[in-house]
Amino acid sequence: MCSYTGHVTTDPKAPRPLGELERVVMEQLWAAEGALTVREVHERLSRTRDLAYTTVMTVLDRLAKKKLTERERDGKAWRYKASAPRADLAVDLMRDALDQAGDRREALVRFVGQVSDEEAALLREALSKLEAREG
Amino acid sequence: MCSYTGHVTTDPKAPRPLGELERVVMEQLWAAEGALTVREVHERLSRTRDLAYTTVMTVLDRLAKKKLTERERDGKAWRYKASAPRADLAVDLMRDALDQAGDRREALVRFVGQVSDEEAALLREALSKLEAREG
DNA sequence: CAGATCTACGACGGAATGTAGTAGATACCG
DNA sequence: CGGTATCTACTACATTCCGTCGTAGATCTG
Repeated sequence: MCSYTGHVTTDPKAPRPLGELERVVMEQLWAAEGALTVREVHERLSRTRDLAYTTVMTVLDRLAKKKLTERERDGKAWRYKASAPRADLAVDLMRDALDQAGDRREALVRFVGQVSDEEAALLREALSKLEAREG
Repeated sequence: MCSYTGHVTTDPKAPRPLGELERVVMEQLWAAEGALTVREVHERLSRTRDLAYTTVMTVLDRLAKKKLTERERDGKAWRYKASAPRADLAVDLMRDALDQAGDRREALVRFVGQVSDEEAALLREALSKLEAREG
């Protein structure tokens, strides 16, 4: 029992959740088959929002700097794709959140406690698979 | 199979994670027995950081505005306490994160997949309790 | 060459955060 | 009683993040 007061100083690099626009942009990428050009993303977003072409470009660029997207040349244009599946992003955030709970057990219990029945079932399922795989 | 592309437009009120200073302040409150005065929090933080008294006051005040702390009078001073257990905050963030995963199943599976053995055990435990209680 | 396309960069405004100073009320000491 | 300490309430300022664009310049294409 060390009396150290914690100070586990959570990861300073905790990935903040995406901004609103960043999120809808990522959603386009996740929903797309392959990598998209700025223009393509812009077009798709135009169905619901009225954004300048450069706005989309800026966002895509910032996302790339944050390593959330990757881009490859296609002629003079760039093609962007999400660098990780949508679920992975979510999981990262979940982990960070969990890491901030002083007491993991407590947090997990509460988490499970407020999850829907269906989600609980999914969790059980996932856990059994895990057990099967890892013994 | 509905082809609805999602657009579940995540809760606009998604509680952003706490800032660095806000977090250490909350940690003091969570670690404390009862409610603390600004001075008390300031003193405790002084062991590791050199902050102005008013800085701590400001943070505590902002946290109160965000409903993360509650305060009650004690003479001319205020006493602050966390309005929710630390684990609850973490769980809220976990939920928000999960809500952003397009596919909950997928996210939960991956989450479980990257959780430590101990955490997996805790999850199983929590799930059985749940099962026992809810049938 | 003129127009359409793209990218690179820089900008601006608003919100959140870290950080602190000042003013004013009050309370306690000698 | 007057000075000093203690608190709160407000205001302020720098940074960083994000939403949003505009402009300049390179390129491609007819």
